[in-house]
Amino acid sequence: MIFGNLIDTNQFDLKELLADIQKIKINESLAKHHLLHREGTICNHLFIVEQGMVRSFYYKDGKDITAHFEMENGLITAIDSFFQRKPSRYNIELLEDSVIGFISSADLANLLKEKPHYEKYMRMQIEQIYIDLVDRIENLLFHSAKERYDNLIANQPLLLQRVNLNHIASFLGITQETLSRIRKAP
Amino acid sequence: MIFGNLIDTNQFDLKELLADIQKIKINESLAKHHLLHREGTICNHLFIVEQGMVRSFYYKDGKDITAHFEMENGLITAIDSFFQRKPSRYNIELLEDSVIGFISSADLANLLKEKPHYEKYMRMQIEQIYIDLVDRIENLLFHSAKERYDNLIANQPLLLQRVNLNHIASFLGITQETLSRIRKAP
DNA sequence: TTCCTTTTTTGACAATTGTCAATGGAATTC
DNA sequence: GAATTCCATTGACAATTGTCAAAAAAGGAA
Repeated sequence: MIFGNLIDTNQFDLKELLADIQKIKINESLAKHHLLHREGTICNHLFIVEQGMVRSFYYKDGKDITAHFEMENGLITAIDSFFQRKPSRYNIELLEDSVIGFISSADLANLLKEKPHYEKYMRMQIEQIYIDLVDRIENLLFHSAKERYDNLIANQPLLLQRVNLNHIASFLGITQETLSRIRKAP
Repeated sequence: MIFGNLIDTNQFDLKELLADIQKIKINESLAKHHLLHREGTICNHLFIVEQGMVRSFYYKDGKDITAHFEMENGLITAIDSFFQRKPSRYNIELLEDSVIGFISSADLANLLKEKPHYEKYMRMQIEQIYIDLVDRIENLLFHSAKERYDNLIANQPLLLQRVNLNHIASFLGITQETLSRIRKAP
């Protein structure tokens, strides 16, 4: 998801929001493999990928499953934890050396309390995430592994150059072997 | 999704919201097969199922695919349209004679304008929908057709008594034939 | 470079699910 | 209650994807 991609009738408010976000954001350079968030803990930050590549993942029957990728300008957090303040099932990891913007949930909550009309943008943001997820469900339900892979490279061609295939495979819901064969096929 | 299931630190606000919702809601009794919303149009209502059973569905390669079921106390709308005011891909249909509460998007927008702190509940509502969807994705990715079916009857046992199996099958992402064989199996 | 680790590919086989065609049964309508 | 439509099951076969084991290729560290 990307802040500022929102369509709004009130561009003033949106600009003001983005400026206010800048004020509470802290950037940090971090190395590949760094964990921004660890499962079982409550996630207290919204992360903005200023530079680099990040994924969220979790373990299912001992297997590492990628739930989501984000790169430049993307927003990411442990969505099951950040808003509801519950321990998360997700880990968030850097796949490259990256520059990450941290927004603490406390600062964001204060901002929303101070300016409740910003809730609207939070809602819109989540609506967008929701719509992306619906696409993903349809993709899983109605497309073969090959079609899902083709969709991915059509929509996110950069991903393949920057991310290991085992992560791509788990993201697509297939085994690494199947992905390998799909890529080989004519 | 169900309004009023929200966890909140400020029960006063939530009660007030529910009362305000009551004021803008209009109930209507409608017969089985009635379409609450038709694809290609913009959905101007949030529907509350007071009594009965409702599904949203769409057509994929000519096949009727159920996206969602709602029964008593559930909220349903064309989620791709209601908030973003775009033509929807979904239809919403009554599977039984039902009593449906209509909340117009204009009335809701006015309410949110008048009391912007309600945006928070809209956001929470959508977060809940999001979390349900994530569950559904995981279910599709990591469970066999039989496991998905077993999960469904464990979580929504009433559904089977009230809904045709072809709708259940498309909701689970399998063919009717496969569902039939799963049900037969020991 | 050379070694070591990680990532990717390949092969053989099994399990799951889909497709198409036909049949059986239940519910609805006239 | 007979006819019609809708819904559900079954059979035979094909296609897709998974599993397990091994080999090859690529990438990093010393």
